[in-house]
Amino acid sequence: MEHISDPKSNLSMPRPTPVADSYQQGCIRMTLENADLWKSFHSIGTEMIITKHGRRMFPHCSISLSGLQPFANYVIMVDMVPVDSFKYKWKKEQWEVAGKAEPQPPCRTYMHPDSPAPGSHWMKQSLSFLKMKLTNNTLDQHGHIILHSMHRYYPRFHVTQADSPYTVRWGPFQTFSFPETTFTAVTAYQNPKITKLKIDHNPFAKGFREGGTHSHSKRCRPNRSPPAKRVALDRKALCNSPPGLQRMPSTSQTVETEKNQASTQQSLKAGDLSAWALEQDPSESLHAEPLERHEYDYSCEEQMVPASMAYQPYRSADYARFPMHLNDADAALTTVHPAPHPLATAEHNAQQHGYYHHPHHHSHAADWSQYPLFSYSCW
DNA sequence: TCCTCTAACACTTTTGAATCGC
DNA sequence: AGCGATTCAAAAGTGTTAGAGG
Repeated sequence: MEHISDPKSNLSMPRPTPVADSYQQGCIRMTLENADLWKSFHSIGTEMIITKHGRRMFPHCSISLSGLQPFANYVIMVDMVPVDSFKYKWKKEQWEVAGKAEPQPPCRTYMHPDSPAPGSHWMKQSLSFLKMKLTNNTLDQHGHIILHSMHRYYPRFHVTQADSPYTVRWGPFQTFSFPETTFTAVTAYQNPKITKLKIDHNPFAKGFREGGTHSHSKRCRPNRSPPAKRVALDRKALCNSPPGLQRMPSTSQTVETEKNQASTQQSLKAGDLSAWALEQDPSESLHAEPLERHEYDYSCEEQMVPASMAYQPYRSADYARFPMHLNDADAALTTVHPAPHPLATAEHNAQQHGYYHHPHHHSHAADWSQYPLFSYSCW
């Protein structure tokens, strides 16, 4: 994909596309909701706060789906994929490469709380991943998505037919991503333009916008002992948040989901399932985009795991070698993956099958092509 | 010295239990 | 008794920034 310079920002931008928030693959179409908001942030260089205890995204991921089989059950998941192999720093009002990326933290997948649910449910209304949280705590016990600060990521959405999260790994799945959702993980906002945009759009930030507390010099900080309220909050958080589980609606489906949680959370080291090996030149494109479409080699049959026969009638595009859409009108990336083998290890797959590398890309330092898909499933 | 991260802060929004009325 | 609507306190979440630490 060509990159162009945006005179209004310090970023190298992908060429704007007329249709950037929707993509149809096979019969399944995924559309990014609040795409305009995402684009607003993207034009500046989206930053997402990550904290030790987990922080929600803003804008949050919200999508809509169509083309699903109404009566087939689906599991919808999202994970975060490194954009490139670099660490960044904010210097003189722009992002600069600050070296090689840190080793990838444990990969976690956030499963939509409604999963599994029939296609009719998913198509009824848009899906919000509002409650998904990002953390920089590699020892996190709450199931939040673990990211490195000052690294770039983008969310990847997975749609798979499955009657329970436990059977996800056996079925085919389709993957979608959206160019405008790329972001830099930070522990504190770097670009003031992002701060202003967030305050303008995020209702929770009103306390700072309208409460007159922007005059921080007035703040009294005599000591740093936690106030009683905060202590109570922390205590409750400890009591109410069992590791790996967040509160869920009390439906029979989610009860089933909960039962399967433990096994799903077992680390599954699948081989390379990521389909985007990127050619990155940090000196040229500081706002590195994973959005360049490449052709992926799906001929690696060892990676494929037969879906349960029960799901066969509903399969629409599984295991297909999809021609990638190379015209700029298709901004959303989407791939069809074979399911990861439940017993496979990254090492095994690396040796046996190689990675889905772009033909022109051989020795990418990030090596995030090893990024597993379903190591964790958490909500 | 520079850079990154953490925690405390004041405020708003969301959540959910309790209550009420039909 | 059951259900939906309303109320309200508690919980959750927000960006900023001083200070700690590497």
